[in-house]
Amino acid sequence: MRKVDSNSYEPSYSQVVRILQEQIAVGKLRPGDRLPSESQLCAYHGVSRMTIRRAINILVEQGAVITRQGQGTFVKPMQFWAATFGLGQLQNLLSDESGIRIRILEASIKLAEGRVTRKMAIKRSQRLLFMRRLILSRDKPIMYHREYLVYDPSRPIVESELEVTSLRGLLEGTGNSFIKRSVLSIEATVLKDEEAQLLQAPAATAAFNLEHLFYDFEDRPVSWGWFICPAANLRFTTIVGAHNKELLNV
Amino acid sequence: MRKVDSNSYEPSYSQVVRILQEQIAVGKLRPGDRLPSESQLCAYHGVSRMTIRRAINILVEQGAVITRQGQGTFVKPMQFWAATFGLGQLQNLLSDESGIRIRILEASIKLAEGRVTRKMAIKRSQRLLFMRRLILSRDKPIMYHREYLVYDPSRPIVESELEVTSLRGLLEGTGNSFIKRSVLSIEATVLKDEEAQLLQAPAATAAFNLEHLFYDFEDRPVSWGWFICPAANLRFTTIVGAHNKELLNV
DNA sequence: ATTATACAGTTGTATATACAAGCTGTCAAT
DNA sequence: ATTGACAGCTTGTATATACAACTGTATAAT
Repeated sequence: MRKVDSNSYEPSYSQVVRILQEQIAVGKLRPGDRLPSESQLCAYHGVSRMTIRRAINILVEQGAVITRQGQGTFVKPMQFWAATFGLGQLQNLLSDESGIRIRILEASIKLAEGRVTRKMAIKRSQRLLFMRRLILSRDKPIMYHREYLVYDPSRPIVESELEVTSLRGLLEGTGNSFIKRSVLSIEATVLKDEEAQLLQAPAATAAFNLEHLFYDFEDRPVSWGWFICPAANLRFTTIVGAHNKELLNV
Repeated sequence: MRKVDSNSYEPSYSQVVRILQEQIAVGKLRPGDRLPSESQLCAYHGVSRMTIRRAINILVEQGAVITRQGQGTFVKPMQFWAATFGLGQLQNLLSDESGIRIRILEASIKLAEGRVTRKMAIKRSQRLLFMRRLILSRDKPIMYHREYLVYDPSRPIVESELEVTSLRGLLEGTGNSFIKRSVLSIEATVLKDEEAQLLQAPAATAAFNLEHLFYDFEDRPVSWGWFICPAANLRFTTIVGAHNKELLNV
């Protein structure tokens, strides 16, 4: 059984994390099993208790183990519901070196009415900038984007939105400091005729609808829109349970 | 500005986390801003540096701040790509008190061939248990499930799978100790005629397809299947960026 | 037999300390 | 003007210590 090597460049706590992860992954430690107590791990690895605790805390936040005061630390069984899907897959699709281009189909001023006023909590006839964009990869359309932006001279409009290429701020993942938070929502949908035509897909194709609602630092909505992405271009995958890092690159 | 109250029942480190979170949420600390240094926070709150560090580490893992050795700790801008969607929403749909019942439509032995052999990495003509199930909520079908299970006396088959109601193991979230890991994948799809009929939905309705592949502790696939869930029944929502807890219950 | 009590072992919180590692500006030497 | 050394700041790692809170078991008193 491996021990911590204090001469390694890798910090001790990190080594402990890896060693325990490994023992779980290979099944030496099974779900429900109790880990050695902190003091036992101290003695075995020759490090202090704080170092062991640090390692165990990392495993706790990773969801690999659970601690129960007075009892010990236990290996968690695989929890189906613990699975999470990230937008990283979308990012790969977009920030690829695959020559992303954005074609603006429309940019017009509209007056708020109906759903928009409710969603964005604004007055009727508030002026809105409505945009329709097509995102192309190697000159093939892969996503269609529609968006309402508040158009109020008193509010500084998110700069990146107004660039010609636009969306760059989002796509490059630099993080936008004008937006405090955003509510995202994913639905399954079927391409409407207009969408299918723009995306050069057969009518009635399955697609994801990623809705976004951005808020500024005064908690006012500044942007509401959707990305429509045909199913063929996108798939969300994740691994849950004990696994080695290598599996993640699949 | 609030300070840590050492008489509170809430641990100091937790109080520090909340105070900093709050300052970020209300915009007192903006993306890119540098937090007070650890020693400054120590002095201000009257706690030790380790306590401050513990709090900051929690914020780091939450993605709210980022630390740069030698420079300081900075508030992270909202990162669109950091969004993650959990299966919790599915769990709500199912573990609801909404009278979930499972109707088994088919349970038959088949011989492996085609896609199944590749996906599950098994020999052709391996015996498989094929199941089709309909998940009902208040007697209304909400999901359709198809699954292949390895059927080999030498391998202990996941018990919960063979219960009459089945899927209970998954649905109740107790965690299954026979399964080490699972690969999950979400696609957008369109209901086929058979599916639409079973789910009492119009043909060509949009739906999610949640594919799962379960592995045992010897890293052998034991189950491959899909949940088909009409879009009307399911939507994945998440909040990214600085926000108060209350928002999460929407 | 039942109920308290005490004890040993566990994780949780908090502190004080020391040194390593990284960044930035200042100041002196060139 | 450029370079180099250094001081002073930051976060990162690691240890030793103390006590609190909780759990289970064994023991003693009833």
